[in-house]
Amino acid sequence: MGKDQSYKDKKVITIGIVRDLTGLSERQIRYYEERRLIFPERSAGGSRKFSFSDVELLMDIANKIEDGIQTHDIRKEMLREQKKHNQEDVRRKMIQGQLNAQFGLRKK
Amino acid sequence: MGKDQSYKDKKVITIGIVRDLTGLSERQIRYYEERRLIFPERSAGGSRKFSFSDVELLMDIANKIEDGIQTHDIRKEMLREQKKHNQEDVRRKMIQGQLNAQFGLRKK
DNA sequence: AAACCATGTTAGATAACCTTCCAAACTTAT
DNA sequence: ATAAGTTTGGAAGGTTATCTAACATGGTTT
Repeated sequence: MGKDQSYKDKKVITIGIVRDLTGLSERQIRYYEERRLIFPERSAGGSRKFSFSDVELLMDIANKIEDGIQTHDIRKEMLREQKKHNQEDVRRKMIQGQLNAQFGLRKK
Repeated sequence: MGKDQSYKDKKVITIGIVRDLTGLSERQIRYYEERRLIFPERSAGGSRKFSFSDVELLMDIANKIEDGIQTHDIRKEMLREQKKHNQEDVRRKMIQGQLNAQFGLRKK
């Protein structure tokens, strides 16, 4: 259920690599986490682990920062985006649910 | 020209993560490199960097090892596979080249 | 028996990462 | 205009992660 997405969303990249991929400083990356723009996972020892999605997101963030937008407002934008997607998702799932009910499809 | 493949083949994963993803020991992973079954890149400081493709390959290797096949023979198999794919690739490119010549398609 | 294979383990060294703090240059709010 | 907040750099000190090289061992091949 829920397609693989395995590569893009798997948290496997350490901060040094993210630095190299994005051109941001580690300081910046940690700061954007502090401002809750990104949410890396942690290794057992405490090292941050990022996904390719995170890397892409960081590149978007870097652009917005360059345009003078503050982290606070970037976060707002992101939450708005998020909400929109969630709504679409809910709508899609509701329709699916109605179809299932209508035609008596069963899981398992 | 050559599709993205960006995620699957990009060398961004350190050995500890590969250990966790594959269940192999670091010793084993390094040994398989020594036997030229995998080819991680290196960071400036000398740390190995693997791709998701490498991770998949390692899982295949693990299975073969479990079946009692030796690294030497695994390598042979892999070279055979490689050669086959190269041939297919060459054939495909030749045909493409002939088509281009026939119909005078131009790059750029 | 000698050689090779595959893996574990240890030791010592270096690279990579972590948090916390201070500083500085800006920007926004009061 | 002063105060408060934002963003980033850098340093210090500490911990985790990785590296190579070497030795050990049990299993397999020659």
